[in-house]
Amino acid sequence: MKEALKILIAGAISESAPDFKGNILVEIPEKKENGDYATNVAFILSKIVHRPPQEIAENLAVELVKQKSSDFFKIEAKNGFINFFLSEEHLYIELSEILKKKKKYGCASNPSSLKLRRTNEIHLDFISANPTGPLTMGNGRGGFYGDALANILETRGNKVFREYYVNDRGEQILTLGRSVKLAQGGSSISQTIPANASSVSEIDEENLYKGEYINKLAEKIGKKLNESEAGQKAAALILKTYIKPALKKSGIKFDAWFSEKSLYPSSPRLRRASKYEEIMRELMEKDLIYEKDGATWFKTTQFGDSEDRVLIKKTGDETYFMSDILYHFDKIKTRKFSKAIDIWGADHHGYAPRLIAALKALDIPEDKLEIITMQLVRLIKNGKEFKISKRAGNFITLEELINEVGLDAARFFFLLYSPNTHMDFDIALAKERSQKNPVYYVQYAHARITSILQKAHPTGGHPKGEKFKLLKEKEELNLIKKLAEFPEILNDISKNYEVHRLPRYAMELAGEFHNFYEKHRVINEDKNLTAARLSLIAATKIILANALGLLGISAPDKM
RNA sequence: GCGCCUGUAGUGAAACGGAUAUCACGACUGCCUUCGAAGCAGUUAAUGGAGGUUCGAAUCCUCCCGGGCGCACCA
Repeated sequence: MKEALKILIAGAISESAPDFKGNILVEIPEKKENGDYATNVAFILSKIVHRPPQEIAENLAVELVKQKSSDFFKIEAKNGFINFFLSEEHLYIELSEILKKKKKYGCASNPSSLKLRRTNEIHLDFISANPTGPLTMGNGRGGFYGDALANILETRGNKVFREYYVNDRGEQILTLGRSVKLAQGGSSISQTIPANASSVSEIDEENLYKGEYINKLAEKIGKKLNESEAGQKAAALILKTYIKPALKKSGIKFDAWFSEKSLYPSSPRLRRASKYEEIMRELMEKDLIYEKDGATWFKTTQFGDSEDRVLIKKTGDETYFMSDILYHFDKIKTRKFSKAIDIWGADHHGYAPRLIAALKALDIPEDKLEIITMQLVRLIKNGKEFKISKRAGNFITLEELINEVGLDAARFFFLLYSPNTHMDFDIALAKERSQKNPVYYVQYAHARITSILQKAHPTGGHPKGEKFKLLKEKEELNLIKKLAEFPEILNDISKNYEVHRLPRYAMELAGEFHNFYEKHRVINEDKNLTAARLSLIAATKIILANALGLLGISAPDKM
């Protein structure tokens, strides 16, 4: 509706101010007396045509009324705004659409041809936590967000490829191996440090991974392996026995697991064929690479980064930055995704400029990569901050979180807040309050509807050919309006990634339903009215279940 | 020091530059002989501070005060 309205307004404007090119803003006013939709174009136009906003609004309103759209019963100019009031006719059409399309309501039609699908394929990289320990509840926040965002993007006709990037090489895998060796005892730490260890911190026990899981891994891993081998083995085990099961339990789905190691083929022949050489050659040709202190540097400052970055360390090993260039090149150029969306923890945000710089250097258009940063979840215990650190073994795992508060409550809780929100999380408080989690409010509405539908028609189904015109009450119309907002919410989220608007919408919808329920009986003496109201709540049930489903939350029939 | 994020009722949070700042929890009043009271109706209470831009600022700009994160040849 919003989009249709924008076109309608644009048409009316072109009459009076043909050179207007600005964006037309259509919003849903907070106060119902200001209409179902409103636009502020008159304020914008007033600057161009130098007339008072209210006068322009009045003229436009007259123009709009002339269009005789059956969707509105009233279009008025008020305080410079133009307010639109939806007609009941329009609402009844929406209602029957919901009942007809069911789960498909609000979904953009899927491009049917393969070619089209391909151009709409989005790559989503999320969680991608290092395989050096179990997933934490902080990883869960990003995980739930990514999962729900993918679901929502898919309703707009995009195909979303969900990938977990596994950092299975590099320094932290060595550290992991070292941690395991230490836990195994036998060889002392001093024997396992590399001969060329240059700084004290490299052998500092503080930097090793701790926690019970290290001891468990130590038992499973052969003592004969060296640090590097033990690290590799441990990472693989962590992925298999901690990360994947936790994701399964969380209902977070992935299409693929991308190994960082695979970016560096071991055989020289494969390596020659890989993009590694191609990219290095390109950068060299562009004179963007130089040697300093025995390392190979990338002139990222030429593309807006604050300093140049190392690609190959003096040890000859590639940095994580090198891997990330290869990985993003692979996603965008080799696999040709139309867009890559990365969801990062805020602790990595400082890394973004160099990656953006690198892609720019490789002539990859800026809009191909979008980085969403999730602010961190601070852990509070007994009123004090509890520093989360995998290395120190201080963390609450995703599995623990789900066991304590339940999956539905955990998902709803995290999804309710914008990625920019810094969250403090007290597990004791969360457990105590989980009973009050608004997710139950939404689920309760769903269960209540199911119960009524069952009572009316124990065998299932309900009569066709409802007389929607009988739905005249304010609460009934408000409920339909809220239902009709659903596609717009999905549309907005697919553009601005504000996933938190969906759980909030679900709460509002449940609220409109409860409101209606309190004032009007669904099952009553009037057979036709009963049928119409049953249809109304059946439609509500569809949207509630759909919204919850996109969030990865169950819609129970009983609770 | 520099960069990113952030400061809204007692608490946790919403609000694409729009109209009387919204929701939940808490506290206080009411509402179950009729479809599920995990509900409904009502009361309470808020934009860190000072300037500026704008017809209009929680939102944009400047400064000040607070909080989180980052500033590696770790990821």
